[in-house]
Order: sequence, then C-alpha cells, then structure tokens
Amino acid sequence: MELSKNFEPQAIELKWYKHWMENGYFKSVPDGREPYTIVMPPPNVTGVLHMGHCLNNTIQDILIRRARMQGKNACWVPGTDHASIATEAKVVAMLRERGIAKSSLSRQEFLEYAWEWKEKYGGIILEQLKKIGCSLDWERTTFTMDPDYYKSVIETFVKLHKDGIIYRGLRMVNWDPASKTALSDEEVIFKDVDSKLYYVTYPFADGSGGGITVATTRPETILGDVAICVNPADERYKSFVGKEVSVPIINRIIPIIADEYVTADFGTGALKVTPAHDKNDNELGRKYNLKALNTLDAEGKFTLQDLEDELINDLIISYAGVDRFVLRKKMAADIDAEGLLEKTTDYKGQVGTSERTGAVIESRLSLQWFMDMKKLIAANTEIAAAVAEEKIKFYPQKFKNTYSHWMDNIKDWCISRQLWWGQQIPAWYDANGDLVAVAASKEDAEKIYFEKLKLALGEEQFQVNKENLIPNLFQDEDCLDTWFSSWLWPIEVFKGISHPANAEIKYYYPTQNLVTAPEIIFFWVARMIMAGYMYKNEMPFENVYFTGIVRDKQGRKMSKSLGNSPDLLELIDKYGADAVRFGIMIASPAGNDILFDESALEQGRNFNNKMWNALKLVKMWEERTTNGGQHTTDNGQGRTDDNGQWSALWFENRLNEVSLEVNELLNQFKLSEALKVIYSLIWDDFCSWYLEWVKPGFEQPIEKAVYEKTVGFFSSLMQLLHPFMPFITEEIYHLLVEERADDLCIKQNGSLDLPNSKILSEGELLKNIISGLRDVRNKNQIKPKETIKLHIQTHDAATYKAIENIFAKQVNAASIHYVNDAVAGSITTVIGKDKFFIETELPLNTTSQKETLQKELLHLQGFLLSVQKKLGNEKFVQNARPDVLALEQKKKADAEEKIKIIEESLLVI
RNA sequence: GGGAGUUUAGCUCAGUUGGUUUAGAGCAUCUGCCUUACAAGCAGAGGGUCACAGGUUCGAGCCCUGUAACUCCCA
Repeated sequence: MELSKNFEPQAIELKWYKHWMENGYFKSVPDGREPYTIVMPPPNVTGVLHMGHCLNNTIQDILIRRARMQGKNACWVPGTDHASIATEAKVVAMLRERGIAKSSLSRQEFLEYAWEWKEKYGGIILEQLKKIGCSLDWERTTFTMDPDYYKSVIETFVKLHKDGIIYRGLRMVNWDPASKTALSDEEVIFKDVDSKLYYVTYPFADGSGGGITVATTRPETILGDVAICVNPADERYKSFVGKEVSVPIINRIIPIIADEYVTADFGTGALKVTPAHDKNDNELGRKYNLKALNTLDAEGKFTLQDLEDELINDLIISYAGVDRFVLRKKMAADIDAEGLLEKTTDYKGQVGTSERTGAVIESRLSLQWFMDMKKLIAANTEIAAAVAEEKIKFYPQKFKNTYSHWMDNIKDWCISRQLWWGQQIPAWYDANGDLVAVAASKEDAEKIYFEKLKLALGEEQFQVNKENLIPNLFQDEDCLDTWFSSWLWPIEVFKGISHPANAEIKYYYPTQNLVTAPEIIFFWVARMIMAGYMYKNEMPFENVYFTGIVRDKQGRKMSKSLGNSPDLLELIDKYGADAVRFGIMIASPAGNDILFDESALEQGRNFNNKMWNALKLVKMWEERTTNGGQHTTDNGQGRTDDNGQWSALWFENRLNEVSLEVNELLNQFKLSEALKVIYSLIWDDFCSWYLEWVKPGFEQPIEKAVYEKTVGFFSSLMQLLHPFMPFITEEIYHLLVEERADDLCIKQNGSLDLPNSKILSEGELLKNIISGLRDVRNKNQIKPKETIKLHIQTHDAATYKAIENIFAKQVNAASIHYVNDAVAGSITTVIGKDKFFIETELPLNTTSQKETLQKELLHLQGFLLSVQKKLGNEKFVQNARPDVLALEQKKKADAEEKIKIIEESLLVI
C-alpha cells in the first residue's frame, strides 16, 4: 500500500466517526458492567461551537473513551438547554428583522415562531461536536423543554411551593431594562466604570439658608428621594438630624435621619435615600417607614406615575419617557441651573450588568417568585457537607472554598422571568388577579379553587351557588429561570423525575464526572447538588473537573466582540480534529486558564505527521522480515549483534513504565500531563531511540520477531493515545495490521507488568552514551558521515557488550575496543564513570576538549563542596535520616570518583 | 470592603510528607545537518539569586510572618 507523504486527516475522520456510529460503540444500555456516566453540560440550543466547548467536550471525551477502554459501561449524554433569555432575545431579533414586533404577537404565536427557530437552528452545536470526535450516545439527546422534562420542572415547582420553599413576594430584584425581566443575583456581572459624583445641595426647608450636600452617582433618581441620611456619630451633621430639606426640582420636603449604615467618609457623609431604586435604600426605607417612589419604568425611562399627588411642574413633565442615562445629564444641568449643583468629580465605581444583555441593572421593586435557599439547605444538610467532606470531589480543590463560602452566605433565588420562552409558572389567578392555586394543570387549579370556595361559603351555600361560580382562572404569564430546569439535568436525562425508580436512573445515577467551567459553579453545579440530594437523596456526581477559561495569546478572554475567537471548524479543516484536540489539551491543567495559541495546533499536526511517518517506516519493513532466530551473530568486527532483541526488551519495559505513569496521572485528572508523557514516549523513546536502534541497514531485512514486537508496541502506543487523539490512532491501528477483527475504539486495556528497573537503567546509560558521544562529535566538528574508532575504559564491560552494537551504529563508530589506559592522540571524554577515547582522521583540537572537561570539573567541585559542607556539619550527621545520610555519602564518593577520572583525563590531553 | 488563588528559563507550566547529583519539561532561541520514515524533520547546545524581605530547621522552590504585583469570586 502506498501511504501519503504527510498525514491527511479530513477523509479518515469522517470515515472513522461513521464506522464507530454504525457499530453502536457510543450507545449504552444498562448491563452487568460498572457504569461510567457523564452528562454533558447542555449548551444553549442556539449556540455554536467555540473554544470553550471544544476544551470542555474534549476533556469529557477523553474521560469517557478511557472508561470505555477500561471495560466500563461508558455513557455520555448529550443535549441542549432552552436558555430562556438568550434564545428569546434571538427570536425577538429575528422577528424584528422580519418586521414583526413581539408585542404584536400573542404568547401562543410567539412560541410557534420560537419553536420554528429552535427546530431550524437548535442543535447545530451537537453536529459540530461530532467533528471533534465526541463519543456521545446520541440516542439519549435531551432538550430541557422536551415534554417529560417540562412536566418534571412544573412538578418540582408545585412540590417546592407546597413545602413552603417557593414563595411569591414583593422584593427588590435585579431588573434588566433591556429584556424587561427580573434576574437572579448570579446573572448580574459587576463591572468597573468611570462615572461622576454629583455634589447636590438640598436647601433647608425652614428657609434658614444653607442646606446639606450629598454626593451621588445617580442624580436621575433624585425625584424619588424621601430622606437624607447621615451617620449618627458624624459631628458635622449632628445638629441637622431632625431638620427638613427640600428636594431640588420637585421641592418635596423630606427629613434628615441618622443611621449607622451611612459611612461618614464616603462623599460628603450624607446619603440621599431612594427606596425605589436601591437595595440598601430600600432597607433603610423599610426601617424608617419611608415611601418608595418609583420614577423609572420597566425600560429604565422616567415615569410620573408615583408623583401624581405632588405639584409637578413643566420641567418634570418634560422628563417623562426620557432614558435614565440621558436624564442623568439633563437633571444635573437643571439642578445646576437652580444653583444647587456644587461640583462634579470623576469617580471609579461599579455597576451591575446583565449577564445576557449587558444592560446596566436597575434595582426594582417587583412581585416575583423566589426560592428560600436557607430553608432548602437546612432541610438537606448533605448539600453543604458532601463537598466540604469531599464526598463530591472538586478538581482543582480550591473551588471547594468558593462553594462553601457561597453556601454560607446564600440568598434567596429569584426564579421568575418576564419571558415566554421557558416553562410557564404553574400559578393560577382569579379575575381579580389574586393567587388561587399553584398546580400543574388548570383542572387541578380549579379543583383547589372549588375546595377553597367550599371552605369559605360552607357546603350548603356552595352547592346552591355552584352553577354561578365559574372559575375563570388564568395562568401566571411569566416563565421560570432556565437554571430552574437545568438543575434537574443529571436526574431527568434518565427520566428520574418524570418516571422515578426506572431502571436507567437506578443504573446510571449518580454519575461519575462533571466537566464544566467555574463560572457556573453557583448557577448550576451547586444547584444540581441541591436537586440531587432533594430528589434522589444522593449526590449527582462524584467528581467535578473545572476547566479554565480559554484566552487568546495576550491573555484576553475570547469573545465575539473582540473578534479574537477563531473559527473552530476552520481550524479542524486546517489541522485536523486530532491536532485541535492535542493543541487545546497540551497546556490546560484543571482550573487554569489556557492561553490559546495556534502554534500548539501546529505542534499537534506535526505530532500526527511524526506518527504517520513512523508508520511508513515500519510498513517498509513488513515485506523484508527474516527468520534469523534468537541467536546472536558475529557482525565481523568482533562485536556481538542481537538484531534488536535487546532494544525490544528495553522498549517493552519503558512502555510499561510510562503506561503506569499515565494511569496514575489520569486517575488524578492530570490530563495535560498525561498527554505530555505519552507525546514524549512516542516521539522520543519510540521514534528517536527505539526505531533508530532496531532500524536495519539500507535495504537490509529485519528480524521477524523484532518486527512483530515493533508492530505490537506501535499498537499499544496508539491504544494509550486513543482517548486523546481518536482518529489517527484508529487509522494507524488498522494500517499496522490489515484486516484486524477489532477496533481500537473499544479495545480493552490489558493489565500492566511492573517494569524491570535494571533494563531501564541500562537504557538510560545507552541514551547517555549516545548523546555524550554525539556531543563530542558536534563540538569537534566531526561530520556525520565520518566514522570514528571508539576505545572505552570501563569496569563494567559486560553491560557495554550487550548494547555496544546499538551505540556503535548511533554514533557511527567503525570499531569498539576496551582498554585499560588512555589512548594517545585521541579525543577524551567522560560519560558517567567511564572514559571514552575517540580516534579520528581529523587533527585534534585539544583546547575545546579541555574546556569541556574543565567546565565539568568545576561543576563537580562545586557540587562536592556543598556535599562536604553538609557532611561536615555535625548536626546534620546527628539529625538526618540514615537513608539521607547514606545518600549524601554516596554523592560524595561519586563526585570524588568522577573528579579523579576527569583530572586523570586532563593530564593526558 | 470580604474571600480565594497565583508569582519557578523569553513564553506556558511540572516540582508528591522539606533531603536523589549546587532546579525539570514543552514551545521559542542558537549551532550543525537535504543521514534512503519524517526539513511539519534530525543531532546538539545555551538559558533560572525559584517575586522581595525576614524567620523556623542540620537542611527551604516547598513550612511560618511580612511586603509587592497580578488573577478570580463575592458584596
């Protein structure tokens, strides 16, 4: 067979993915094997594959493929999230493009458009995951608004309401004026902004002249002010407390009050209190029984609604409908015109913004549904304990603290959203808008309605008026926070809520690993743990692996707006999926951000190419094997020649050694390190050393046994690498031996033998000799083609005899002799404790040899000195552990011996 | 403001309960090679006061205290 010059990934990737699918290798059904389950964090249904997904899913694929090869029943569940806000925003934008306003549609009509959009664009991302080789069980694909899933979410809500954990209340919420919905605290991102502090004076109402000056970043809320507050200990204002001042522009008379809450050294030490537009002000307002006057509407525009009882002038009327940020400047100017703006200064502050729309959040008093988190956690102590006690393990561990800290300071969760795309809140109201029932269906709600009536009217009256009591209930218009459905994910993908105690949930739950970003530790991870303990009385997963954020070369977060996020599909086309997987995995330890650099993909592609060429080399030997048998032959130069047997023995041990190491690393989730170790095993040990050692001379045959061993090693290497780079490894596995009966994808890992340390250290010696002698050749400018005669002065000729044939070939030595004395007129070098004399035709350059040896000598003398110092220290000798002491003594003896050898060598040069 | 973490070669990172050769790897750099698998390659080399200042110890990259810079989370 003719193999291409370089590895060409495109065709083979398609071929193998199809083959794996056709054979159902990714499909999982419960059986007698141990399950190994991962539920994929469901991407937004409208999402497209980006670097973060690629990293995240590559990691999951590595874990799941490894488990599959370890004989476990590997099940990786795909799916998508309906992503309420994000998707609704996209649908609204799409409608706008078609000239349709959301407000012109009924809920039903809007949802029809949304589903149409979902069917068309939803799940593109799942197709893209196939390109990077993800071995997901596609038959299990789940969507968070599938009928069963939807039903489960509703049932969960009803039950939690019944348990008193979900409640409805008028609270200050985070309001997103762009999408006109409430948000949870977790959806608010704080950002640093350059703003201004406006120093506004409120004149005393008694006309005594003067006033009190407050510093505010938000003059646009001034018309909602109901008090001025100072710290009671603040000497400057003590006499002011109890006085009244007048609010600029509207001339409302408000009191000056005192409360510890105010910090005396911020601004002027006086705070304006606006209960309708600030959380803390709202607290103050409640404490002192102050009215909350709302002056901003749902879109963040000025509204007169709450001011109608007051004297409103034309200026105030002109504010109606003006956007908050425009209003800020306008009002500052108007206050200035009244002579009440003392000054403005620059100020670096923070504002909350919406995670989805980026809009600046308003605190707004609003009637919403909440979950009482403290109550929930108190009833399920395992939620906090499981992580604290490491029943659920976090990688890296530091996130354990983050989790605990959040748990300790948990706030109620606002779960209602003023959106249509999502699970509609199962609350029912009567014609007056009063809440009648929380129930999964209208029928249930009506039943409850009648029960309540019966209770209120009495049986008799109820029966009489039954006919006239038409319920006329309507459902809450709002829908639930997306995360209120995703928190059921690991349970409901196996129908654990909709069909409890079914065989699947029993088998697959709890899952083994969750791989996700630390950003959603509160949004999702913590809440899944809650749901797990509440509904299954069991943790949802054993391990959580937190990936880092993918950043560009300059450390900037990848984002659409910066345009620094490369097109993944293009990268896959250019480098191949295996190379992309390699590139993204090679430098991404758990929890660390990864700096994405295309050169890492090049490294991956080069690695592919290296393996491809190794394959070509091995295939060249296939037709030229010989049955020389196990005996050694005389190669005519007085050296024994084992035809590669020793090399094969060495590599077998090296392979075992590294395989054990890789196992250990993977058990600790050190994926990146494991890949590095495999990379080096293949490139350095296998290609650079082993293949060169067993490589026959030009057009010479290779020992059949060695050839077969080599094919076996190569296959094992592919098996070791397969979870990381599935495509090329499967391809090479099949090309190495044509007509294989099995596929690497499901090949089971065998048990590993402990390596023989003697062989391994001999291998190290061999490498050192070759490197050392090549260095000498380089430094003395001996051309690769020129042969040398090698004389070795050693006490251990036996070890050398076994490997001399190998290093002779590698350093192009025509002959090897063992001597007892220095060889005159040769280049001298010291490797380990042995002296090597190199005879060449070239004139000798003794200066460079001397320099090298002297440098080495200096280093050894310095080293010896430090060891001697240690050993000369009585306290060390008394206190150090015996094995440490013995080691230091050995170091000393070794150094002294080496120094002696080098000194001797220097004498004869 | 509260909390967590990081600081080791030009870059990205390893460095296990303190002792294994006066600190390791990959990439990048430099030198020499078109050697019949691979120039997307081969062979070799150089490069670090382990952020800084103290301390504990016979012994510190690792433990303690302080300082500085950076990052993340929370308010």
